[in-house]
Amino acid sequence: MMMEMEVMHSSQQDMDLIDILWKQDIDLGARREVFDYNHRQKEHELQRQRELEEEKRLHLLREQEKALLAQLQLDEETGEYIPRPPTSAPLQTAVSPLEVTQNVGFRQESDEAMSFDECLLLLAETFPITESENTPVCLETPASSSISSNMMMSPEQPAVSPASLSSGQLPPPQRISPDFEQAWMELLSLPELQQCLNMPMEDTSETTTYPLPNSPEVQNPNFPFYPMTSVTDEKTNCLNVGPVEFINAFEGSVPSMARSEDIGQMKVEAPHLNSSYSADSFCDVFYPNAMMDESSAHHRLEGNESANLSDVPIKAPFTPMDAYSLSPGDGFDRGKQSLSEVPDSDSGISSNASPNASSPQKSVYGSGSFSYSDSEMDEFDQNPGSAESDYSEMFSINFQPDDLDPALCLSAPTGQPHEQVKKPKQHSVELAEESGHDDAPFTKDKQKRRSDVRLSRDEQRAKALKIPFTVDMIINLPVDDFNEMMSKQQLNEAQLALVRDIRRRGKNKVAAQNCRKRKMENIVGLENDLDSLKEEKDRLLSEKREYMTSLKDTKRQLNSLYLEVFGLLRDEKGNSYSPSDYSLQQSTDGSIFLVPRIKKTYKSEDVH
DNA sequence: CTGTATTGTCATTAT
DNA sequence: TCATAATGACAATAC
Repeated sequence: MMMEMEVMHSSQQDMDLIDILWKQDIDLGARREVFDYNHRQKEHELQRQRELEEEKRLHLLREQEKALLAQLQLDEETGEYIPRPPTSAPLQTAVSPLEVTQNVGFRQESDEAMSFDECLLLLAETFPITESENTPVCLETPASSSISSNMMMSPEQPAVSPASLSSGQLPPPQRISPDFEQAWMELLSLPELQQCLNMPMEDTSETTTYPLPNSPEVQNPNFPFYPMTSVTDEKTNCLNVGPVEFINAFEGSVPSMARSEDIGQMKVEAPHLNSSYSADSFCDVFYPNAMMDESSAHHRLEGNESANLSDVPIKAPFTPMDAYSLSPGDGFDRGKQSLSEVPDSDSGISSNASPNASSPQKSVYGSGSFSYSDSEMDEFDQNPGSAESDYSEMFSINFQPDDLDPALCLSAPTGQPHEQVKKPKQHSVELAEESGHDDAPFTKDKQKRRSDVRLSRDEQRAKALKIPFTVDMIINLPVDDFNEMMSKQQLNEAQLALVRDIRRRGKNKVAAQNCRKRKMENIVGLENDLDSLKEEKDRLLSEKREYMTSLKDTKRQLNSLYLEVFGLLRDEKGNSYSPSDYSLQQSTDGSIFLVPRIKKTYKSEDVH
């Protein structure tokens, strides 16, 4: 493996890059590009090169492994390769029945190196382009026998997380499904793999700081990976963030994979990606205690839309602080939707993260004792243009592979106030975001994410100022309840200001949405009115034409009758009157008179 | 790259 | 007068 490592990585620089990427992968669950495309272009290029090399090498290895295929038994029913009893007994015991996806070309083997290669191959195939950088690092590390086996083990295997295995069936080859995610989780959870991952990073400062989410290290409060400040937040963040993000990362990775045409054979089944399933189940499995934390709670709440959440019981009390992650947007949106909005329209829940969303307006909060919050505000407000950069700052560890800053990771555990508060907050945001798009169709991921992030801004602010209410509560509570709630907590000026702003913004957002909806409805109504009026106009014009025609005919008839009557009149001498000299006029009482015309003056008038 | 649509926010006005 | 709703305007972002 070392040889391969050398081959793989020509320069230390590459090594470093890969290490960073790999670490990020660990954090992100191999879903990096989702967070930042632009910033990682360079890395992607390198990754692609590495990946290509890796692919070639892996294919060669695969060919070699075919020789070992004989050691495996093909189960006709399942289509799985099952290692022959003698060879892989230890592995099986450790993990569960060993199963290898045929198409992937993995087989169960006793040979550690080979199995690990298979693992790498799986990684490479799973994340063809962008994700591949992880594999090189992994290869370099000493092979761990169990890793590959875990990779290949069937999703059903009860060993690690039965709950997450609900789907049960082994996905068709080349298909990505929750099972696959499960396999990933399990794979990453293996101590061997962790060891493998950590091995490349000899620098303890960096290496130690990146334990796998489900690794025992996560339990360690001091675990640098998740910067924690306050003692209260520490636990929740540590526990929750890891798994959820991890899960989210998986979910995110799938869409990306689906997009890549290179992976034509890979098919993603959206239903399987149901957030509730993967996230919750994972949380339950790996962090039963963490469910109470905000991220979990948030996820759960958000997932209500998806319907599966109900399956997962809440195992811990839900405190107001925990509810932070309830993205204001979610609850908010839900409420709004209940009022009148279309479910996905969202309100706010749309997706793309626009960290900067906030307008430059600087609120009162943040000043004075809350310098921290202030800085945070600045962070939000001063980087309006660069959503990416904001995100990177906010999620430098977990979400900004490129920006990964070891120093941050190290410092975080130390408990610097700023770092501590920020990170958790961001985590919650990200979680909210992730959970938000879990249920949504892939097409709406971006939108939803953006909205989530936006909504989370207030959430983050609230958290920064340690406001003990959920944004949802702040916004949607009736005035009386709101005041009561506020009265029960002693908040300082900045906090009060922030709460008011949050409430104002939240309500205004709904109002704006309603206003726009109303406006659109008005436009539609006016258009309809216009159409109906046009029809009315046409109808009236037609009617007018008919009346005019009728009138004309009547006049003609009257003129004929007049002339006929006039022609019958005779004077004393029996001579007829000239119409030009006389006219017939009717008085008001109905009597008719023959009136002589005044020459040339009224002639025309009288006749007609 | 430009234009458009969407969305959140703020300021102002109306209720 | 205060809280809230309504709405015009602006900015950020995605497409």
